[in-house]
Amino acid sequence: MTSPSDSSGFNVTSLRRACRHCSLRELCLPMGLCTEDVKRLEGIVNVKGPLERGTHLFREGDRFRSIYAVRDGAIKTYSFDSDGREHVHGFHLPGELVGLDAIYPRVNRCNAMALEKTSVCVLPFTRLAQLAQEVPGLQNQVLRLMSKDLSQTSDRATDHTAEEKLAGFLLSIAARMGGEDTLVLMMPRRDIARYLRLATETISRLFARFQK
Amino acid sequence: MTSPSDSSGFNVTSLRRACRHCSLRELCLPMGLCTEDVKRLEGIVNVKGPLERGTHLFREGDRFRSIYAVRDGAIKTYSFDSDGREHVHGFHLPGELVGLDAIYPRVNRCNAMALEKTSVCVLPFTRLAQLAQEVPGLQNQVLRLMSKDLSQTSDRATDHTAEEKLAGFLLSIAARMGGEDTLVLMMPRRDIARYLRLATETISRLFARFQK
DNA sequence: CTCGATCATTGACATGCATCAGTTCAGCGA
DNA sequence: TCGCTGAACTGATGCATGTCAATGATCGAG
Repeated sequence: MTSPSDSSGFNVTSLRRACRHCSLRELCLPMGLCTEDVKRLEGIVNVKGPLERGTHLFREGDRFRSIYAVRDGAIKTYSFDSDGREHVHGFHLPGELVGLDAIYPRVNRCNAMALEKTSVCVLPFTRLAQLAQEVPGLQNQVLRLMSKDLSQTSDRATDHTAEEKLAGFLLSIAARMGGEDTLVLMMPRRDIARYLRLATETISRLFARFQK
Repeated sequence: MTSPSDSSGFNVTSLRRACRHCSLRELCLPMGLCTEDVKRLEGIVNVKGPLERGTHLFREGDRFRSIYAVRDGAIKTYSFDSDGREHVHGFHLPGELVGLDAIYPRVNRCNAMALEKTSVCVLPFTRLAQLAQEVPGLQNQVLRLMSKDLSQTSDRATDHTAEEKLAGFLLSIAARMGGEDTLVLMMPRRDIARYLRLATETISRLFARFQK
């Protein structure tokens, strides 16, 4: 597909899509890479989207091929246990990676759904691993981001009461959204509840208490 | 330090300590590596221990330098929350890595203590990352093992009742110990409770029920 | 052996949260 | 406009698990 702007020798779309002009480059994989290496990374990245709210990026059982970086919007990852109860594994905001837990089993262990209009960068894993082999800064950044996910799960575990869990969740979302003082929650109460392992009603009651 | 066996040109200790003769090589970092690459890995590994029960491998706040692979024994990682309550992050059995969560913050976020007489392989992280840069199989294995830790945390989250949590825990330990039908728990009830976020008394009552 | 310390077990009681049920409200298509 | 549907909220109730307390069991030190 070509657009009129191609004739000018300047493709706005591909420029906007380039990692080196992405506003998320300091959060995402290009962090700390030199211009040359960022260009090589761009060479293996495809942009996908926008995905409409409610559509899936991948599903449980899909063969693992790629990891994804959220550009815009939000993704929730979730699965169902043997009793058919939904569990939300996590929420992924712009700059964050999705699908790292599938590297080991080589199969996606959860579903990934857009919570709002969302676009992502697709990073084919084999090619990413090859490039990380050649670019030390990229390997380091992948290791850093995976390690960060590991630390976050243990951080979350320190909250015990429902109130602490929700407070911790809101603080985490606020910090990751970049410290704006108005916090917009893009997910329904139900998803928050299933992430924190609480009942939806409990979340509702806590919000009522927090207002005061 | 030299031993009499050095004079024979054959050092039994260093041979036993070599990755290529380690019984854990199929679980640990050398998995899938060729003999040549395993030798290079051995070049950066130091064996430490045995650590006596109750002694620490590292402590919260220590600067991150190395990750560790358990050779023999068992390690628990834990920390204290703001109320002074202990949280056990995990138990690490032979072949498993400890310290991966410290790569991102560059500081250890938990304490690591031997639950019994334990020896570990010390893997200086900078050198490991350098070697992984040159040895694709090593990079892949590091990524696989980190991804496995990520999957395990979400697996654990599917258990809701205390009974399911404990059952899941026992199955996990049994599988990781290599499927012997006699399961020896090396950690006190207290640690199991603090890992599963239950009261010690609850663990006790569940064990009583499981007997029947 | 005895003392002290730690761990495990068991009982009685308290409570935080899940569950169930009902109401309100907003969005949306017919 | 009218229902229909799903989400949020609120109240009543029950239960699983935490908390507190007491008793044994084990073990190492002296």
